Amino acid sequence: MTSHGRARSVTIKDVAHLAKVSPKTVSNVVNGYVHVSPVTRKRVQRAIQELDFRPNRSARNLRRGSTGIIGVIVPDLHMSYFAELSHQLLMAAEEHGRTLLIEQTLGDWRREEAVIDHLGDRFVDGVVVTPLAPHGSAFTGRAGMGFVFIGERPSGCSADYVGIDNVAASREAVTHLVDRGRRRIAAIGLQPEPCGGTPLQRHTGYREALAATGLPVDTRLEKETVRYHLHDGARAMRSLLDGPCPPDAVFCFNDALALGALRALHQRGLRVPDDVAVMGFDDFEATEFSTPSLSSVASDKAAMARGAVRLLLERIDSPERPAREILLGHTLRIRESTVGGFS
Amino acid sequence: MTSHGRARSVTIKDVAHLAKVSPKTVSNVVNGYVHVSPVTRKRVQRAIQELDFRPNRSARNLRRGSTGIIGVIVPDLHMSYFAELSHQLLMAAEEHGRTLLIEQTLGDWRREEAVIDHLGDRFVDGVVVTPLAPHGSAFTGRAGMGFVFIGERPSGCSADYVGIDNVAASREAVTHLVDRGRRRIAAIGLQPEPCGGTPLQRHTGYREALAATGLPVDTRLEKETVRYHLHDGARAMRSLLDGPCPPDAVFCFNDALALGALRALHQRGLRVPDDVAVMGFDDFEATEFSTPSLSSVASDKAAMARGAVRLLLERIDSPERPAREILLGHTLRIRESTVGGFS
DNA sequence: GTGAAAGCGCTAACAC
DNA sequence: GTGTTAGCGCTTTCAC
Repeated sequence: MTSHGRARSVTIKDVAHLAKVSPKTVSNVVNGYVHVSPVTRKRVQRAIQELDFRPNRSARNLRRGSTGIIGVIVPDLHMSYFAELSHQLLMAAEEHGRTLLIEQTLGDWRREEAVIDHLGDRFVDGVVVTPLAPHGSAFTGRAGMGFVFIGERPSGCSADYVGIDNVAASREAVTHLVDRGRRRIAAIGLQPEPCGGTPLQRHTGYREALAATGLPVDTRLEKETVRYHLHDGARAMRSLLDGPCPPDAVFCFNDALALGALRALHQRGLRVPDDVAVMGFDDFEATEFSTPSLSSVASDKAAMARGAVRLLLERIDSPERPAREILLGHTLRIRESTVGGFS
Repeated sequence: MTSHGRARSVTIKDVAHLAKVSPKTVSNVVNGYVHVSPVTRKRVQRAIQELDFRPNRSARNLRRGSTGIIGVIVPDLHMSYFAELSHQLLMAAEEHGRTLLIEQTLGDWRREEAVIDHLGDRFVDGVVVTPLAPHGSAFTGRAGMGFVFIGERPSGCSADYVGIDNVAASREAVTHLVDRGRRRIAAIGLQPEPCGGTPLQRHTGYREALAATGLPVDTRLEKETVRYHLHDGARAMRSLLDGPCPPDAVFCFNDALALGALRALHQRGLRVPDDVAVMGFDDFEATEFSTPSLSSVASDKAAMARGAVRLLLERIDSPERPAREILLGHTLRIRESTVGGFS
């Protein structure tokens, strides 16, 4: 391992010179081109090793017109759901020899647009997006680049999409609560009106389950939250408990809200699930370890990530292909927070 | 917003042609060079807008010899600590107009080396690393690139580093437990022998606290874990409870272990902190919302991230500068798991 | 199977 | 202030 100064990096020419071949041949070897005689290949490989040559990726990217980099846009990396998803995306991208470039929108759609714009300089081959506020304007503009959406689909434009049936999943979750004898089932995580997307779908599933089981809708049991963080869940739960008609169950639109709700219930001295049952959504890793453990709706995030990457690579390959959708299954994971145990 | 086909992307030449100036002038405008007459600048800007020109970053990177991209190497993005840290690093990088490229080692040091190797192709300007297994071999080899270490410092080579005083922090944490009257204080999170680094430092702090307060060392109270996940903590806790001398407190080397321990204690019907007090490390966001809430050692992750990025940029700027270290303060966050409440 | 030459799109020198 | 020229390091025709 010869230690060169940082004066000039080793180029293909240097290798070619040392191996007494042309640059083209070195390139062939580096890129695993088949038609190279074994003896030449060996010589080139030795020279590469000798000089510790590593092809300059910027040059390659420029020449090839693509970078092998996939952009990922998530609201916030430190929310469990997006951390898990990004993790899975990293693995999925690696399976295809791609690199990931993760950007955060922080739930601000001006930032979302800025980020997309930033990615528009032919620096990523395509983008996987988990939009927070689902308004597709920013994406439709950048028709030149491949986009795949996970979880949330932008309204308006048709696009490649991977997700689950949120309405059905929510319906099942709430039906489970009804089956356990709950009658005053609250919902936490609604979003202010103009917003559609996942929150709306989960709300719809909630309402459908109530309707199907003959339970009345009570809007005082439906709580909006600003975000989907732990403290939003706790605050909403407290507000429900302080309200005119405390619930005997809550369906939270994600697990962070649910974990926050658990905390609030514990602080008020209420027992879960005896006094109030709690159902989450997304099946965070932490749900198995909360006290009590949290029932939740699980989706296969690894499959989602793989699907998204596959869809994106197809899209990059054939930009004109009609949009496709992958709808994955979901599973209700029943734990202590809805069926007892020994809380 | 004219929609061009994807035949050929718009180049600087096209803009120059339309604006009737030279490519150089366009470049000057794009890069905010000052010495451009206002009227020319306007004309160029209009042309840029007209053609929706966006400079090709691969070309720019090649020419400039740097990419503005900072590599980040973490063990696993879906472990809370690294998710939070990556989040902070993204923000810190953005402050300096840099982009982040995150890679995972999955705690495997063969992968760690592969990842570092992968980043060696002049594609990132420098790298921020949170090594899991701290053996610096892989880094010392790549002297050509700037490295900054967070939390864990590689043994052997001196390098830029940002971290906290783990020994002192651990000592304080354990001393707090002693002050609360605990006498059989266990430790969870030791690593197998050849490993130094953070686990060793936290263990050292633990031992120092025992020594300072005259408590005996009992190796049966010191538990190794394979990883630092929730279930590792739960398993270690169960093993302690099944052991010959159940503890009245545990000091866990990170919060995931501690949350797992909480869960195991709850399952055994033990009360926290009445029967067993639990102390964590890292101050995850979730610690405030667990039942009971978890005492932990907090470090300023945002400051860490900013420090790391700053150090790295300095290093890139002057590669020969002697290595620097930033040691940040820490805070003991006392919550219910060590001092009561109404568990 | 291998070499020669051209050029990806941009910016750094240097002229004017 | 602005234009001209050259070249970053690679891959890709096309010969041979």
